[in-house]
Amino acid sequence: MSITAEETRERMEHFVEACRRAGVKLTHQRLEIFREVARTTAHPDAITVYRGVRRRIPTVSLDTVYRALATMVELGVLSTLGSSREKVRFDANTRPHHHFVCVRCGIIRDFYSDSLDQLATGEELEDVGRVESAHVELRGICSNCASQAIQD
Amino acid sequence: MSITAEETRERMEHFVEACRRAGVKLTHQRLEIFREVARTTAHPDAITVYRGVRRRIPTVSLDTVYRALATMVELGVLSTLGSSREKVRFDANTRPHHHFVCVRCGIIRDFYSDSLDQLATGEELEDVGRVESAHVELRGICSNCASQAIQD
DNA sequence: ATGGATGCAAACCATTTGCAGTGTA
DNA sequence: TACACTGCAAATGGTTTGCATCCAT
Repeated sequence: MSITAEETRERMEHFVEACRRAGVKLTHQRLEIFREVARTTAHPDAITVYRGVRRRIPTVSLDTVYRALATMVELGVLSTLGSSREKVRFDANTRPHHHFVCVRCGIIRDFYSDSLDQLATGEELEDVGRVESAHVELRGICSNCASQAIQD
Repeated sequence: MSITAEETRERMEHFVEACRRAGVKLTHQRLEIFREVARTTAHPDAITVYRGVRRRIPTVSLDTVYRALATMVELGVLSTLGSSREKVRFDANTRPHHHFVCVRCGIIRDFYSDSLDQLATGEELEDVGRVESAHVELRGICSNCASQAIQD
């Protein structure tokens, strides 16, 4: 669940450095909020981070945690898990397929790939567990947006 | 964006068949709600489905759309896009990696895979767009839960 | 000192639920 | 006819925002 103190320290330095470079203020709250995510591999959600930080800073507010986490994602020192944060979307395509999401226009296109369908058989995962299904989401610029790039 | 009338019809039959088999009632609303998802490749969200259906059934309510979509996902005739629908989770691991989600205990473990990291170079995608990043989420039973399977 | 950051409370938005009335099998 | 399904309205839960105050630079 937790990582080495050494690696946590590296991540903290990385964070401090990124704030300096971006001109983002290094507040007590932000330091503790980042530390709370950096010290574990548990991929905590906002509430969990909030509860952890509150042990050290009893007056933090949940919205500060939200704002700080968003800032850190922008800085590139944190990432969000799972697919793009949005409402649920539905799909009536029952053939095995995967999704390409255009980061510019948001369109989601199905594509088919035998090699991706075979993911469940990967050997890297022997010690992790038995894979039942694979969800692959590739992000990039769709060909349509790419051909309109001149207009930007 | 839209698919052939023929394929839409096939999907509708598939749906009707699945309802019969499961003893789920075939209401006017459910038919139109399914049709709305089945007729397109646009992966609509609940509100979009609702607005589409309302053109044909002006009295449908949004919660009926939600309930019907959930039923269809259970029936296996629809799937939801993206990763497991949950709150946002944060990750301070900046090395390229992927996620294994245990469907039993919910734990999310990082794993590393060169072959998955290379996904961006796939040729299947030439006509779709240029891939910038790959997000892979594998679901299954983690080794820890698997070894406790006796207790169930 | 000063503009960005915080805390509070209230707003928002997607989704869910209780309940009484309705329609399918 | 009976029981699942629908529609309405209100609740829920995660996340966001307006604003006055505060603090890192």
